[in-house]
Amino acid sequence: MSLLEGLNPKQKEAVLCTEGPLLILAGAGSGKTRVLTHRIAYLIKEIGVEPWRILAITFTNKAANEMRERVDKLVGEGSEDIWVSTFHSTCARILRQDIERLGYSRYFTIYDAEDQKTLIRECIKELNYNEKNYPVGSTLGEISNQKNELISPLEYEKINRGDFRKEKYSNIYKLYQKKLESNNALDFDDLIFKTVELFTYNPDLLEYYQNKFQYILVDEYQDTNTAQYKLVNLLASAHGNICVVGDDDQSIYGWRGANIRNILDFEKDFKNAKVIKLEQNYRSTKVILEAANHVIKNNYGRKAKRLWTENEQGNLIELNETFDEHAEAEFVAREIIKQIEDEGREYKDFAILYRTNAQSRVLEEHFVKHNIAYRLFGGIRFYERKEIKDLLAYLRIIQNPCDDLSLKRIINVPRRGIGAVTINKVEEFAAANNMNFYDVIRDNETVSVFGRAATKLKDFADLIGALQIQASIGSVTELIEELLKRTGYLEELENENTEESKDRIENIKELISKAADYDNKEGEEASLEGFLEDVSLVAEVDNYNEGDNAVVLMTLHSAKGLEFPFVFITGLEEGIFPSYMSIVSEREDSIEEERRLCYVGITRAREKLYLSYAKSRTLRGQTQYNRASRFIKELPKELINLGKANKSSDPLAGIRQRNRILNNYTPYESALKNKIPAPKNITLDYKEGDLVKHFKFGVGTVEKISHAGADYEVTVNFPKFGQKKLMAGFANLKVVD
DNA sequence: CAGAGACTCGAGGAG
DNA sequence: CGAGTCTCTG
Repeated sequence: MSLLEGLNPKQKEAVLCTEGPLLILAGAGSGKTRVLTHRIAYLIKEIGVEPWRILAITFTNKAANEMRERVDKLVGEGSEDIWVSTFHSTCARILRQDIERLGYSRYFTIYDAEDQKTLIRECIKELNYNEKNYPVGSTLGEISNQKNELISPLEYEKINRGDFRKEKYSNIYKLYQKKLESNNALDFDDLIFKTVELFTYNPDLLEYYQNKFQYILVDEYQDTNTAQYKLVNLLASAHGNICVVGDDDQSIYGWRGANIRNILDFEKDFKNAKVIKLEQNYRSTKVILEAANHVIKNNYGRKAKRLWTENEQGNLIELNETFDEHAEAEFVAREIIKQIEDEGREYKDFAILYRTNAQSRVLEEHFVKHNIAYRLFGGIRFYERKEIKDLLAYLRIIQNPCDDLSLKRIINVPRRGIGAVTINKVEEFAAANNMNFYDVIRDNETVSVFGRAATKLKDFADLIGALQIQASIGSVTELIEELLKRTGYLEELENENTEESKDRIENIKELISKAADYDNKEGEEASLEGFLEDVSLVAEVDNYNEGDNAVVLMTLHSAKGLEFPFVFITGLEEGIFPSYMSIVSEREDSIEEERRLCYVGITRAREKLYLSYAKSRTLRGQTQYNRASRFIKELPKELINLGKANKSSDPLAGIRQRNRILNNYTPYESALKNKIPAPKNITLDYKEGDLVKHFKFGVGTVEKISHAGADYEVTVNFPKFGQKKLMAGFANLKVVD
């Protein structure tokens, strides 16, 4: 039987166990995609399951596409009927069908993070709250957390009555949701939430999908949040044929609501669940795997497992301490060049991983200097660029005229002499008459209220009207070309004739070519809403192409699921990785999540792993001196080879480095003590006994102030978090009077 | 209404 | 240090 050929016994077992609940604990590099695809093929070819009865859910489009491709090869005809897609696109597809039952139209817009922030800013203003007290970012986080937990605005209000701050959040949440509805828009979290809601209020629909999907597979189960968990449970509860694949050690999305309990408690949730562990790794050398195992064993509450491999021993892990982040980047660049020149390697064999996107800049600089071909992921996504968002806003308003947010974005882009004053007047009028912006300006009678501005507004409404007609008769590509012509958007950029405007024009061309790809791919099925949906739901890494011969630069988070012969993990410093936020976090699990992230990073490497940290690092114009990351100290020294990175600025560095790394295994008394701010004149405006406020811990009493180098160590007692030792230069304590 | 220049303030990861 | 916001002037 060819479908089982080349699988190890555990993998075979996972393919053959088709009925009932199954948890596959798949360690890094243990061939889980292979198991999943063969399992799907086995269901169809051997068990005789109809392809359209299978639902396979992943987190990224890249994973979905890869699975789709491999299944197509194994199954052949009929495989296109299998639903292989991400959580978000699965939900979007279901909602396009039946969301009218929830009072939205099927032409709804999907808002991204930037749109969400704009909308929340509007809400805060409208409620007359101070953005300083309710920062957009944390407000959005609070709302997103509620949605991930399936808590509606009304429930949130009920739960938090009497909590001053949360009552404010509650009002924002309510208004925000109201605005989304009136704009006929959903945010990312709504895609899942609304689908669950749809099923909850419409048992007939739920039953339909329960019957349809007799076999459900979920990838990366450790990253599911409560809403996603609920969705899967609703669909699977009737027949119980649910197969989830995951690795609790790779759970790195707790901050966006992922609940690690979903995988840890699977056996409790589904009675008679079978568990299969895939522990043989086919990816990495023994050294790399050993290092990964050593780091992760410092976490508590894991499912017992230990990865092993038959691969060769391999190179030692190379550890480098550098003077600063420039020396680190320079070292990485030179090492890549050396490997290419001496060992015949290619650019695409290398990946540079870091904790935060801000770290990529210096690396880029040095790569440019050395002419190294690289591909940067993260930072500003293609679809987040200003000119692209502008054009998408046009497309959105054409598709969904209720979308006030998009309309306001482009009503004066390019400039049509419609300013803030006019926009405010129209908005007030619209609110008073319970209308959408576009309704007001497209109607001759209502628009005439606005006197001199009326003509301009009406012209704009007519423009949108004309483009709507174009949308109904032509392809998406033609629509974009027509809109560029009619609005004069491209012309304006051409007249500017700067480096920047040339860049923007290039991006617009790129968008047109993406639209053309979409039109070709979908053929008769192509539609504006389909294109906008695709665009909203692509992730940056989805565009990663193994064939491109370029060094890859990305965050550790983005690297999950990928592998490279050579991996550099940079910025291994206390306060960077693990991050400052995780060190001071009140969440018990947050350092453990950083450690899992480290584990993910290490296990991306096939042949050789480089770790590096800089003694000093300049961030936001301030230089900090951080100690080497605790994760480095968790590695066995016999696996480590000290590198010869540039330490020209300090001739004794070699000796110090050796002493420091090999002998300094003492655990940290307090993580915060590791941070020694740059020498600067610090004056404290508080003294012992004063009340001070910390951004995270709130108000507390200063108990002790002592010198610590150029800084002060301040001991503060916080009612909620207990006693904390903080560095004054870093903690930004404010006096409360 | 639009554009230039001053000013403030921020600590992370992403579909 | 740099993005994003605010203020002032033509």
